[in-house]
Parts: sequence; structure tokens; C-alpha cells
Amino acid sequence: MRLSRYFLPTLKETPSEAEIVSHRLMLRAGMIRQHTSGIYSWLPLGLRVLRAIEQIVREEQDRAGAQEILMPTVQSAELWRESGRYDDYGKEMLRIVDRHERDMLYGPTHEEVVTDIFRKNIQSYRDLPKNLYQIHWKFRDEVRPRFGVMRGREFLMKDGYSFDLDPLAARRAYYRMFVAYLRTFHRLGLKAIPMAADTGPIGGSLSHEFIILAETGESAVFCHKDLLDKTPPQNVDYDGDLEPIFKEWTSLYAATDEKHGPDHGVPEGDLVSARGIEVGHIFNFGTKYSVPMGATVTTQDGSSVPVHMGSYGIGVSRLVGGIIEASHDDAGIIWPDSVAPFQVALVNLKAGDAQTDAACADLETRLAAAGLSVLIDDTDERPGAKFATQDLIGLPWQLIVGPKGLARGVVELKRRATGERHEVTVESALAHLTGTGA
RNA sequence: CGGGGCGUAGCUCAGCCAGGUAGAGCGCCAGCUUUGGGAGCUGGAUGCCGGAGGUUCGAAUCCUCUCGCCCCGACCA
Repeated sequence: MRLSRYFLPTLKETPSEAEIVSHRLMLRAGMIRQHTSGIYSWLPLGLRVLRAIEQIVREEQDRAGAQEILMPTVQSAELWRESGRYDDYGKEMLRIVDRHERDMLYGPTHEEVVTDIFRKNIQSYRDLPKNLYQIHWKFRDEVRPRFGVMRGREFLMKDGYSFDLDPLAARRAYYRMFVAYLRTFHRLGLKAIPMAADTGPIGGSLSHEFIILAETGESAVFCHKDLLDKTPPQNVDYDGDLEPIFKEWTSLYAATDEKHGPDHGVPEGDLVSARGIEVGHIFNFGTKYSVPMGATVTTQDGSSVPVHMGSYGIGVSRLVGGIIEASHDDAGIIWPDSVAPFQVALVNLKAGDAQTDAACADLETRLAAAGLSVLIDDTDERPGAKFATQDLIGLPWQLIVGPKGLARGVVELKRRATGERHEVTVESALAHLTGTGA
């Protein structure tokens, strides 16, 4: 992509509406624009990041045996009356009346819809287990939206739902998602720590929040320091017994502010106190919805039993902000390779100069051929302005090509995360970029 | 939903207290110069001063109402 043609409205100054760093940087880097309180448009650069995160989430869900579906955003109030939540949910639910005076709503979550799909289409224990998920926009009319996309009213969420015959099988489904979440956040370049959680309005018995640590996190969290060094398993057999992995991660102390107490039993020096951002939340809630909504299956002996369910959320749009909170410096964003909107910034320091233009065109072709996404800065800005823009938008690699370097047969390769810069030949730069799989 | 703050150029903001021709910096446009960390000079364009009503000879400025946004708290992926 050529920067001269790309819609990337960057800002030199911070808009006054933005308080926290991720919100400021997302506005300045031209990723989003606010439409109204808590509701945003995604511009090309931001959308690329959103899609990259979505894709990683999708791959890990599929790997763990979940299947993607897509449910409606606008739902009928009827189902919610059936589950009993229509009156419980309160003002957070955006209620709409259609032309026939029927009560509708913009979905804040989808337990009712998915349970309805299940009960109408699955009758036998032989069709279990099932795990269905979607990546979709939700709306919760928060009293006070804030922090940009971290706490918007409209947000993109991965929500998944498991259906099992009995509590034991449901627990195994829970473990599968638990492990899938560990892997997902790891791939996103995040250190996410599962913490025992309250189940809130969704209800149930077993629940964990996945919290990433960032100085600007919304709430205080506490955990054993050994949790910070753990990495999830590389290869997982999702058909195998995942309880050991679950135990390994939950045996160390970890608690959010509300659950933290003096009886944590962690030696003074081992307790980490930090700020956290919730990016995922999983629940096992048994028959809370299947009983009132009649989601049952016939068992082997011919009797009818309600299915045991769980639900599993990941705040996809929130993650964009969360990743920035966890990865930035004074100059701007530092994207992890896995979610970067482009892998390489190819900076032509003197657009219009025949030799640098030719060198950049050649590099662009060869980087693209190697499968790397490249944003080429072909504008006639001054070098200083180009560097500032690149550091702001934070692509993992900057390949800087100027006439002075070319005269000496070199280009400059800069790693955004570390700031390391090396003068290397064109060939060696290419070898490095394509070789690292960047 | 309680408390507070702010709406003036694309962005950041001054002007309001004490009414009298709408401003600055950045950005944008043109030209010249410059060319490795958000350059310099010259010239230029840009505003229903959030909206409606009122007071006044005269309102960005005072009064009333209204809409929007932000912050703190209570609540949440």
C-alpha cells in the first residue's frame, strides 16, 4: 500500500476527548474516529488490526473444536421474556420497537438466541458436545462509556457457547476454552492471567476472567509472580485431558480487586500487585438457560435432560486498545508482529529521486513476493516527519531507504520495539525480513 | 444516575469576568528555500463562536432553555 493514497489521517496533537494512552494513540494514528459517545468508526489502519486479532481468535477457536456461526444483532424480546432476563437486564439493553409495535432489542449478548437455535435443532445426546461461536457487534448502553474502544457501548466480541450432556462433560468443554484462551492471548503478544471471577448477571458456578497487565488498567489485580513467567502449551490435544493444564494455571494465586483478600497465602515477596484489563471471560453456568428455555436432549435410556452450558467471551475491539496499553512508548504504538496492520514500513526518504524510487519499487516487489504486507511511504514529506509518523503507527519493521545510504550500498533496518537500527545491504535486509518470518 | 467541566478554524486553545469590526500556534493551499528525527520565509483560504429564545443601539461575551462531549463516583466485555 502506498501511503500517498492511503486514508491515514494522523494527528500531531492529541484530541481533547482522549484521556488514556491507547485512545490517544488510536486517534492520532488514524485508526478510529468517534461517532458519538462510546461508538466508533474504524478507519483502514485500525480495521486491519481488528481483523488480524479476529483471525487469531478464529483460528484458536476452530482448533479447539468450536464452530463459527453468525447470529442477528437485532433480537426479539420474546426469547428474553422466556429466559426471564428481559426485565432483569435493565437500561444497559438498547430496546427498540418495530413498525408493528413489537418489542425488539439490540443484542448485548446471545445466550437466548443460541439456546433457541440449539433446542430447535438438536434433540439427541448423540449430537453432543457442541460449541458454537460468533465474532459480532454487540451493544450495551453503558452509563458512562470511556477509554475509547476499551469501554465503548458498541463493541466487537467473540462469544462462544458450549452444550454438553452432563456437568463433567461441560467442565471438559470449559477446560478446552480455558486452554484456547491461553493460546489466543499468547499469540496476540499478551500476557493474560486467568483469575477466578464473579459470575455476575450471566450466572453460574465456574468462571474465570482473563486479565492483561498494563499500568493504565481499569482495576487493581493481584497474583503470584510465577504466573508472569508461564507460557501456554505449544501443542494441545483438545481431545485429551486438559485438567492438568487448567490446574497448573489456577493453582497459583490470582485475584481481581473484589476477590482479593488477606488470606491469599502468597509469601510477601511473591505477590505481584498490578493494574489489569479484562479481555476475556468464561463461564460455566450449567442449566441456567436450558431449563427455562427447554433446551433438552434425549439420553441413552430415553429420558429427557436439560443440556449443560457454558459461555466464553473475548473483547475483540477492546483488545485493540488493550494491546496498545501493553505495548507503546512515548513516540507511539509498538505492534506485536502477529497483529500489526502491516509488517514493514518501507520509507522512501526522497520520493522523486530516481535511484531511491527504483530501489523502493524493487524492495516493495520482493517483500510482497515473500508474503509480507508493506506500507510504503512514498510521500514527499521531510525525513523527520516520516520517522515521527512511522514511530506513531508502530509497524514492527522500518526499512529506510535514502540516497545517501544507497550511494554507500546500504539501507537502514529499524526494529520498532527496540529502536535498534542497522545499516545493511539491500540483500541482507531482505534476507533478514523474509527469514524472520516477520 | 449523582457531582464537576467544556462546546470559538481540520487539531490544540486564547478571547467571555468588565458587551463595541473573530484571534494565535499547528495543519491545509501556492511559491521559494530546505532535505536523515514532526524545518524556514512569503502569500492565501478556512468560522451561523453547538442550537433556540431573551436583554441591549449593539451579544462569542449577560440571562433562560436545550443539545452534545469529557472527567470523578456508582456499574460493566
